[in-house]
Amino acid sequence: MNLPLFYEQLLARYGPQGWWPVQSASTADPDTPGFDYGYHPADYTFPHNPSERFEICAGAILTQNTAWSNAARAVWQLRQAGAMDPQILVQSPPYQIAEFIRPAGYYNQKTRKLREFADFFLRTAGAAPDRNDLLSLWGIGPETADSILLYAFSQPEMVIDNYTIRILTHHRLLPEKATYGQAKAICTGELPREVTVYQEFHALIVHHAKQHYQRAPYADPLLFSPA
DNA sequence: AACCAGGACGTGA
DNA sequence: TCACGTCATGGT
Repeated sequence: MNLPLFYEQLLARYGPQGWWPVQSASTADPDTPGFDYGYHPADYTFPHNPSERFEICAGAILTQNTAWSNAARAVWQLRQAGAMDPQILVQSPPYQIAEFIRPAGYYNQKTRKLREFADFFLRTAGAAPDRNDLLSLWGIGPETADSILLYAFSQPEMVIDNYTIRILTHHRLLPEKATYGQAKAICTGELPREVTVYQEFHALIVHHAKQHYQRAPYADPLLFSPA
């Protein structure tokens, strides 16, 4: 088993994942059964405009260590309030933002993160940000920075999360206790340097992890499948 | 009813 | 560096 083959197996098994979800067309409340989160499988044209781009960035912050179902509620409430907008966010009182994003958890920290990122977004207007500039912001770590670059700005940055380390280590495609940088170097070194591949890879990893890596011992059907 | 979720930061060793 | 504690809601 190698990384490209593992990627092909995931893609064959689950199909395109349509990340990053964008709610732009959605009007229903997230509590509605069958709510459309805004995944767009096999459509790699996102984001279509600055509004969608900012929503992706905000979502990357809101989903930190948080289930997407909860982050999506926060996204929706911000949109409903007309506050999914960098200009509004920097002008609004923090307690107001905190109330909108409450369901995403860590709402005090995430309020500060959103407002500081919004300020940065306004200053850099449109251009793809430098990775180190993102990392210098309070609340933007390696994964959030790479998520923003890959999904909001279509830059070829691999996103590594806890699932990626967990799964690839289990498959012995990473050394024990690999760091973020080590994992990223290995993945970028072995997979085709294409934005669509990077986007699908991370999304597929998350989907696969949700099915088979919630709790050890892990029973991964792809681990013993015939090559 | 613990445990986890599409992390990041602050602190002390 | 590294190992912990903290931040917080909602689903299982």
